[in-house]
Amino acid sequence: MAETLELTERARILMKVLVERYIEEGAPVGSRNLARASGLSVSAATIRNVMADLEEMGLVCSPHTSAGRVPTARGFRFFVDSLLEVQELSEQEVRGLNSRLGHTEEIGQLLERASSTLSEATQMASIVMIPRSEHRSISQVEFLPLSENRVLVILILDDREVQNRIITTSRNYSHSELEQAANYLNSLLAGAELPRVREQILQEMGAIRDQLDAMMQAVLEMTQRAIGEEGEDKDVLVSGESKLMGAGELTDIERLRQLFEAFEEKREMLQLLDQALHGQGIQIFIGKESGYEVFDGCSLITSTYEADGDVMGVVGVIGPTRMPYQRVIPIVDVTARLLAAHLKSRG
Amino acid sequence: MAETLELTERARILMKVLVERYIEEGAPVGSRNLARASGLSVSAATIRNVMADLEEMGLVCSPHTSAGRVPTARGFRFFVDSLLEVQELSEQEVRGLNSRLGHTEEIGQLLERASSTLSEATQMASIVMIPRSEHRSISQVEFLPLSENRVLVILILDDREVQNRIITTSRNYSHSELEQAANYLNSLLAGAELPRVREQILQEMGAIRDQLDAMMQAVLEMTQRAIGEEGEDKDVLVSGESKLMGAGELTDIERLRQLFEAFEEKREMLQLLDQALHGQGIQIFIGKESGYEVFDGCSLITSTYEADGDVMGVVGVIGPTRMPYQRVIPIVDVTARLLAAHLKSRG
DNA sequence: TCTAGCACTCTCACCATGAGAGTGCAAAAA
DNA sequence: TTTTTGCACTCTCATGGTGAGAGTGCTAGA
Repeated sequence: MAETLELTERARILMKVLVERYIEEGAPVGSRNLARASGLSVSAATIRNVMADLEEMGLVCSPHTSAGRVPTARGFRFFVDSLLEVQELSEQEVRGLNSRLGHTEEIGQLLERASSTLSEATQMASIVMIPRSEHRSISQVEFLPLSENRVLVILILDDREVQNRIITTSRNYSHSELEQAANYLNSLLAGAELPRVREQILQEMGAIRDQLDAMMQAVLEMTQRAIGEEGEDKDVLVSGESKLMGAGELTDIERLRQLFEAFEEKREMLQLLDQALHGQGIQIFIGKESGYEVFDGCSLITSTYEADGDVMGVVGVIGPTRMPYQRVIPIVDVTARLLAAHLKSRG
Repeated sequence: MAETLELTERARILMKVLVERYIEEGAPVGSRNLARASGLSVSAATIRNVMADLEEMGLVCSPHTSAGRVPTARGFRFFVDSLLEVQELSEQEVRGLNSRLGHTEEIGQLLERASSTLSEATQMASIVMIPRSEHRSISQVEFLPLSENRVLVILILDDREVQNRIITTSRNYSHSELEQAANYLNSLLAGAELPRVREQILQEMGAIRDQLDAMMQAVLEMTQRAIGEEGEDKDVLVSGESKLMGAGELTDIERLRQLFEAFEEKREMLQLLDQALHGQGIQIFIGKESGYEVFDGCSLITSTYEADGDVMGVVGVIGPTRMPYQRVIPIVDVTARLLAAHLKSRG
């Protein structure tokens, strides 16, 4: 992916300055301008020659004959891969981010904070993918009887996250019956990860069928249902969408509408974040590189975050391709690390 | 509020046709056009006279000297109050809405469905205010010990909705201690509504302080915390926002951005919905009537929904002021009723 | 009270025009 | 060979004029 292009040092410098200027100004930058800004003591004509080369390589283009040059998607890609110098955050900035994350027991709330922190700090939209169920382990199961054959199933995951679901059963179970069932399940499942739990429950259902224990059978079934029905649509948080409107080149209302639809649908987002999840660390998607038309004109900067050595999820921001990468990248990076630290310190 | 204006029958008809046409076409409608569309056998010149009257009353205005007339906010208000004839939904349509609501035990999910149903059916943004905590009663409290001085507090409200919160305590409590505490609390609180619960807990804390029962003290405190910390920001759902982009007159990107910010903030939304909540039944806010600048150019149609005779919350849609009221109003109305029916059938 | 006629106004699309910015190329300079 | 200078050329954008179209207000007449 990271292509190495043969470029003279001068061309590299010019390319770098050009992209930086374009990011700042948002307008095509011409040779005269570039000559002054680059600090090279060469004339505009020389620059024009270099620009012609860069154009041939597909790194820049001009919107029309007599405008300056604008980086192409490929140009941006080359820029972030080979030219970009990120600004490290000051300690104060890091502390600022950290304090916005705050302290909270609940993982959901923590991730929401991470999301709003990111969108505030970058002034762009942020996305947070919440930990994938596969990596979580069950630490406790409880049943509470409600009225009318309904039972509240409580799953405690990773000893910190709580999920509950109300299910309807075929008959009433007493408090003690349910307690007994819970004890049984807890001894069976303690510490196991969700995929293994599913498997184990299926096994157990087979075994118990022979013993004709209808009660246990029902309990297993309800646990299965509680685990299975997990809301898949709740896997990604988006916030600060409105900050994208009118930012950078995102000014066409119809395209914006499609982008926002994608946020609402979340399906495409999820697939994209899945790619990021497998890529480990910081990743940058520029424009349509991601494979989705709607993200044309946008860039996505993501970072995975981990807890106890395992990759748990992905955080990131999405903004116009013309975004201040050198600022945004470290913010995403640091936020992911801080998030990981928060997750760890409680585990 | 509902002002009665002295208008001739002819003026009423013309006003009605004008608004309807404007809603359809989105362009100022001229006297010639109106003469044909109204079905009245009068000339355009006569219509012009009537228009001049309507303009004087502030019901219509022309964007410039020689354009047709456009309804003002006040004109729309008059239209919906006195001229509008809503189309009843066909039975098939009602069934369609109902099936989209689906069946679900969880109230949160039901409300989400209501929200997406509304925005799908109207092709506008929908808002749903979830039941206010004040009207809910506690039916059960449970405590589960987790590791490291942390306790999971489970509140079951109205015997169907579940809230949980993890809190950290000063020492470890055993399972049986917590069970005892839960029993005590349950006998104390069963069926009481939240405000009374808060009050009662405070009383009890006073009484117990004398007995120096540190354990009970802590339990009360944690329950208090669990009830108190209730996420106020989770009180309103918005969906289908993207449908507003470019719809009707909502085409200015900066104004759209502010509108979307309001959706994200939710604070203003909440205040507005609070007004709707006290108004009972269907309510219509046109443009800035609501008192919020951001909603200029938008209309909000809301309906309260109830369960067992009590008003629980508000559902509604928000769209351009130029919206097909005769279709949208019954959709909101019916959806609110269906929602109420779902809530009741399970209570 | 309503209608017909008419002058008037305003928008919008269209075109031409000129300034400004930037290019590409060729010839001269380094 | 590389860089610079000079110059013709192109394209955008803002400006202003023009004419068609739509609609109005007003006045006089039915």
